[in-house]
Amino acid sequence: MMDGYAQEWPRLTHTDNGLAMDQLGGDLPLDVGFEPQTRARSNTWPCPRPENFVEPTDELDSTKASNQQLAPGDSQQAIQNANAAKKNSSRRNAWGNLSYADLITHAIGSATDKRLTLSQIYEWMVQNVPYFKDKGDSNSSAGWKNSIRHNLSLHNRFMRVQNEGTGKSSWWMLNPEAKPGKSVRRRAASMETSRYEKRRGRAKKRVEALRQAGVVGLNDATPSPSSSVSEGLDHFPESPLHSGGGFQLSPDFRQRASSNASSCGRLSPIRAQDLEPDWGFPVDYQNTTMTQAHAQALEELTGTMADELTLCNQQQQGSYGWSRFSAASGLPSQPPPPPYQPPQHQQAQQQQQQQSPYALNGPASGYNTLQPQSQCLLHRSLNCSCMHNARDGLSPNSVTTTMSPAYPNSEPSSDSLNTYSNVVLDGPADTAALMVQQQQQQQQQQQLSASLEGQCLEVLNNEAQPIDEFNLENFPVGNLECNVEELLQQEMSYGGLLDINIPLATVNTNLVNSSSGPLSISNISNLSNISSNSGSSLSLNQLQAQLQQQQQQQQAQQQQQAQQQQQQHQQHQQQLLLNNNNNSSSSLELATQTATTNLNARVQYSQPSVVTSPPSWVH
DNA sequence: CAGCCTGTTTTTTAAA
DNA sequence: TTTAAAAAACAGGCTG
Repeated sequence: MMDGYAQEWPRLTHTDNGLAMDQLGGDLPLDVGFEPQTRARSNTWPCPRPENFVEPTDELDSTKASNQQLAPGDSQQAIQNANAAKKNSSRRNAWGNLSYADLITHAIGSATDKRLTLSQIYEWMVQNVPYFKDKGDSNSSAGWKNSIRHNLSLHNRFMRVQNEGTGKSSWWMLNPEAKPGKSVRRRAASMETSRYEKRRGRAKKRVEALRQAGVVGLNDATPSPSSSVSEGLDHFPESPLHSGGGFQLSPDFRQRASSNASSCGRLSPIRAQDLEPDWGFPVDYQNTTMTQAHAQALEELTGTMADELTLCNQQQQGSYGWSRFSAASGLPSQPPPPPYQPPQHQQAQQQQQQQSPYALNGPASGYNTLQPQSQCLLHRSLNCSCMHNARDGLSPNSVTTTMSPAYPNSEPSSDSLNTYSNVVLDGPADTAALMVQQQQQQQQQQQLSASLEGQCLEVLNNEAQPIDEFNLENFPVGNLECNVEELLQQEMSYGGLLDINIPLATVNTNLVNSSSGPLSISNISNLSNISSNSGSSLSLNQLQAQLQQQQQQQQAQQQQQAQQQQQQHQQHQQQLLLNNNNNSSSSLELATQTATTNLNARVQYSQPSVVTSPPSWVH
């Protein structure tokens, strides 16, 4: 209830960077002619634009404009922004020209972790948006907080990520696959989804009833908050345990999940072992170097392949982690986000905060941070209190190297799509064959990976089957990525029989050091630690040795292959030079550059690619 | 168990 | 017609 909803225009105050405030406050002078406005409850925003309003000439949406406006840059940029602000002399909302969604975008973008909880978003609003500064109390905040929540749920550009800690609210992150421009609404567009929701709800209730009645067969003797049967099934909608055979939801529709952290939100994609630098710039949906043609080609490609990328990807995924671009949208995706830093850590960070393109209100923002040197494995924070450094048995969900395969119907994992981006983005015409070849290879590898996972599950589900029956001959080790850790955790949780506690340090070490891909052999070997499968340790050791041997062979082959490809490519370049003497040097240079990049993208799959320069608007 | 928080969805309203 | 703000209903989980 918004108390009659008489809204006031905020009286702008001067801040350190002034400009940001001016921008947030819109384009009006700081104090002249800025009388508080009252509006009737029925008078909803946005406000009418004044007569002298000049429509921006570019076609970019408000997000870019917001980013540019909000980024505190050098004085020249500031003047330009100020001029632009004068031109666009409108205040579409009481706090400025930004929509709620834009504000949320900036809030999340300003977090070093690129993720915030709902309460942290609230906090950011109060701290950084003058309009909300005096509206943080429970009485006056209900309305806009409701709108914040509404926007988070509504817009595709935001995605909810399950918080690692139980009882905590979800993380909200920017969806790198969100299409720029259009803000797709997530609504149940068809009756099927509604029916599905109802059936799902009924099924869940029935399961709960059965559980309480002690029905044999569900194996839920030790239910955990995060592994209820119904939710567990939701994690693997393709699982044969689903009797219904898979409901297909609209890709844009997100299930009406239970609201808390124990709900079936997506798992955190943040990788503990990713130690890539914090680029210090946010997602900018428009400032991408990819051309429209590239984006279109990319989208076509991913459209045909996305469905196949459910279980595993090839090596790039493990080594790139969050790659630089989103294949689906052509957007630069986020590097693995560093942790959210609560305000108490601000003191050592204020200087850097002022550099933040998202610092709407000068140093008030507490969500930028230095990259610590000794960090929590999970949160990469010096002061992280989660004790993940010391713990061996970290929850697998919190350190999974890939997104769970559980959400094919929700937003796809960026990883699964990004695999191709490094090749395709720069892909000239002569890379088509390579793309096809890679596609075929990937399909094969996926089949193999799926097969291995299937065998894993089969063995684990059937205690009578000896582990020696793994058909290892068929598996080129270096090409496999099997998230055994999560897989086992999920699978075991169904039965509630096992409590796997895989040492995190071992897992991380193997994931990082495995130069031929993230297949965590030690994960398999760690199965020997599982008490209930104690008899299988010997064969697992043999298995490990065998795998390692194959892995080494694979590495040697790959190196050879890479060298050959490089030689061929150089020859090709020379040929191009000879054949295109009449062409302009610039286009040739471009083609060479792209081809080189293309080649490197294929060859250096085990090394994280480095973006050498941030987008042009980053200062 | 009430109250609060979180999350989803729908409806209303008005500007563009 | 589209878009966004505002409001509200509703549900599930957590906490005192």
